[in-house]
Amino acid sequence: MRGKVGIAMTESSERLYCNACEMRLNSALKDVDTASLEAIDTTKACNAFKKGHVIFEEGSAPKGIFCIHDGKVKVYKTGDEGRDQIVRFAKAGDILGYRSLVSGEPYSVSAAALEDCVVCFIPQATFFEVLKSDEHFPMTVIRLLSGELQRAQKQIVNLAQKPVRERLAETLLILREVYGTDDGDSAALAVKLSRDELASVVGTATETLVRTIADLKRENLIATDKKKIRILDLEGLIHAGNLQD
Amino acid sequence: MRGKVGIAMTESSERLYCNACEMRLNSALKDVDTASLEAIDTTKACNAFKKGHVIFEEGSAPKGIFCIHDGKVKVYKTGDEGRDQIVRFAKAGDILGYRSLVSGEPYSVSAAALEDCVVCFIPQATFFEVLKSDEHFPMTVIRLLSGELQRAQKQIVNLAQKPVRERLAETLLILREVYGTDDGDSAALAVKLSRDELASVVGTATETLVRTIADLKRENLIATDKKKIRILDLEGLIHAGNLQD
DNA sequence: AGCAGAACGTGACCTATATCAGTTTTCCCT
DNA sequence: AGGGAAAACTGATATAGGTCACGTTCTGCT
Repeated sequence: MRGKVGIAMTESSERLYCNACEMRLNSALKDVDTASLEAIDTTKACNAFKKGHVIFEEGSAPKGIFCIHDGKVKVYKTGDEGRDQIVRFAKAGDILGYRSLVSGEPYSVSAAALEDCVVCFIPQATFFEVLKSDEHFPMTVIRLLSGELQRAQKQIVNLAQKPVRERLAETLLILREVYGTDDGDSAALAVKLSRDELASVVGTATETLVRTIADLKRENLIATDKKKIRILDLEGLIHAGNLQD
Repeated sequence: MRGKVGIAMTESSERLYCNACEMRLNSALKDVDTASLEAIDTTKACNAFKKGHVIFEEGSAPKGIFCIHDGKVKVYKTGDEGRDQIVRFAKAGDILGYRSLVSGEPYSVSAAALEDCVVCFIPQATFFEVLKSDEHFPMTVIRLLSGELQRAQKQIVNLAQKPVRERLAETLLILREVYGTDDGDSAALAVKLSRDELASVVGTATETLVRTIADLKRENLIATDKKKIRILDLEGLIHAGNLQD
């Protein structure tokens, strides 16, 4: 909704080869056969996106899938009153936009760069070709969707039943899980989100989010410096999130 | 959580043949090839479940998938304090439990009969066999998951951003969409849910749900008689749900 | 049919969170 | 570096919806 829409693409089409791509090893394209990999390499396009720029937008027609080569991405849905709700975080190796492609409908979510990114675009035709020719790829897609669905359903229960404080604690732990921590400071989350963005993950008003962060700081569970968040007491945060399992 | 757990299976193993099954035509197994259909027929088991009985339960290990032959089923997740959250409604022709099967994890949701049901059980081995041998089945599964994910993400936004009144209005419209209306009374929803169940779809307390239903009745948008709900003013209900699209 | 337990409904109250308004801090941009 | 806009924070207040308590109406049994 906000964000710099429009000329989303930026800079050069750098030449990246999937074969040589270190990212591919822990990605959805890990097990793809050589023929498919070649098909992808010859048809794909790699683009750089500046922080804040929209990669694709809810309501528009999908033309292919996106594979994140580098950088962090938020996937979000815009509600009726224009408020965004972040539904997923993606990182290097993740693929985006395949859900809408397989259903043949307009994107039901948007994606935007949380920091400067390099994202490869694989056209629709190639995607479906690989889906048909590669033995393992359909199952990979099934597993990806399955994982996302499970997480979404858990989030539904959290939103319906847990208070903001618990949802925030869990969100911080998830961010740590997904994006990890800084080199040299294992307490510091590697993502930097605005309070607005954090609020739209947790599903609350920005003011409430700010206050709840202040609470966690007061209890010495976390510390913040600008957008940097450090987890001081992991156990305590797990407890604050009611996550003893 | 409640519900009559335990001896879930009931009555006979009626003999049903997929080939002859009218339900199959609008089901996930519509396009499955004859060989696969035969594999299913020879390995499946059909069971009757009484209203309220649990078909499978969150946390237990999946052994196969379930195909609803007849009846209505709720799929729900139990929160930390034991409150259920309904995440999906299923009906004849729908398959259940495949998500956990493909991820190889325990069920992340439970399923229970909303009315007397007949449900066929297709063992794991057969499911994976069909997934491998049938040309179209993997894509069917991808589409099913994709649809569920899309609905789940929409629900996330609704829970985070919409008030109870709007969520209830939308829920009633969805129930109408999914289960249709009574023969001979096109205003009357064909499902009957308890107030508790309705509350755990909408994601609110039972008392709030009851009051909000009373509001909609007062405005002549709906009428109720016990568990029967009649939609008196479709347009009005769409409006109450903020769903003009 | 009649009874017990469950489901439903309603009132009174409370609290978590939203909203509004204003100040301070941070982030950019030239 | 400095000025303007956006983001972050804080306080005051409003309110949707949760909780508790209770009466009433169903429903399923024996």
